[in-house]
Amino acid sequence: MTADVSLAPGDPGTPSGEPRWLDAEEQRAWRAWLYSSQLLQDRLDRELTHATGISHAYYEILVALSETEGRMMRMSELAERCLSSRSRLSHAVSRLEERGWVRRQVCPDDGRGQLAVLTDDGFAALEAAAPVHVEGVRSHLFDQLSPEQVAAMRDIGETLLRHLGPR
Amino acid sequence: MTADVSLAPGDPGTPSGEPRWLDAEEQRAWRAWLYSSQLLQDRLDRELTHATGISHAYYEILVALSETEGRMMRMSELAERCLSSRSRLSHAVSRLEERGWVRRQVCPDDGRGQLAVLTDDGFAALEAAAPVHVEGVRSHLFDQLSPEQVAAMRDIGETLLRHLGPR
DNA sequence: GCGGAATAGATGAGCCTTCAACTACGCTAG
DNA sequence: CTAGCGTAGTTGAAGGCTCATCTATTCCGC
Repeated sequence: MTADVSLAPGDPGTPSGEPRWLDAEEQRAWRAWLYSSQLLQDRLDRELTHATGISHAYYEILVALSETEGRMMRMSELAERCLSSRSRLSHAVSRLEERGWVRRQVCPDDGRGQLAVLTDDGFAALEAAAPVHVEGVRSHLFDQLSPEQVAAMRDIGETLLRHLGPR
Repeated sequence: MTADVSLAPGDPGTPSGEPRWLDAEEQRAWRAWLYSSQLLQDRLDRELTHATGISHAYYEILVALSETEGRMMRMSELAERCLSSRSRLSHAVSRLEERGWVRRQVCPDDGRGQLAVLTDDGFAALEAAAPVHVEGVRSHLFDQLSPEQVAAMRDIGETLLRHLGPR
């Protein structure tokens, strides 16, 4: 049912040298990883959005702000922390501002900079959403895996992060 | 640096019963998995798009079609195979049609149905893109992991798929 | 202190996704 | 045959993301 996929061994020698095609085992591993991560993220985002009106992307922004001293953070730092482009974050913060959950404030140390500040309403929204989110992660991820699988998941994730890097 | 994250232990007892918060280890595992899958998918999509003009989403559609008899598939089946909503697929196929890579054809067995058919131009585009995609998957995923990690990744992915299921 | 390069962030157009209709066809019971 | 329901697919509006561009500020060397 998980049907083999992608990467039909097309014409030999297209870019530079023979492509290193995936064998059947590799394709299964790649597909399983890709499908499971997409489905899990979709599911968590959907459940969170429907239950609380907060998408996972917004949730991450609120969480990041809530964890800092003073519940505020420079825009660029926040973007990096949320794996977001600056433009995307700027748009997102504007929308959160409209909801009254975040406000912008000029950065005292650097006239170019802006601080995104979590408001009390924003914090309250986060507090309401957190239990929904954690229950999703638990039921769809941790409840499904053995402790060994969780350890392996973390190991694999951290290995990949060293390559893909924080940058 | 991977800083602990999300799920600030907010107010006790918000929805029904005390939320099953994540401990520090679980948060690290969750973060590593989330970040690595997001970064990897972003990276692959970006590289493929820039090198070939084909996003990963479009690529998946072309691959799915290329693997069938007659290079054609019912819209709904294709949507399911690509983890896409019907609406999303319908829009995407319209755009692929504009590029001349896919065409629609009424399904002979069912007057309601449509078949998406991969054109020769579409197949050629896929052939050109495949080596780029496979090289990305290899260099950013398989080259980074040991055989044991690959086996574990597949095992974890398949376990999660059984839960998230093709439903 | 002044000119140029670099950095921080905002903005708008265009594409993509989602959601809620909406159309069209098929299936079944009377 | 036909009414009503379910299924297949499309459509358009609204929101979100990307990319290129633009403004404002700081940093650096002289």
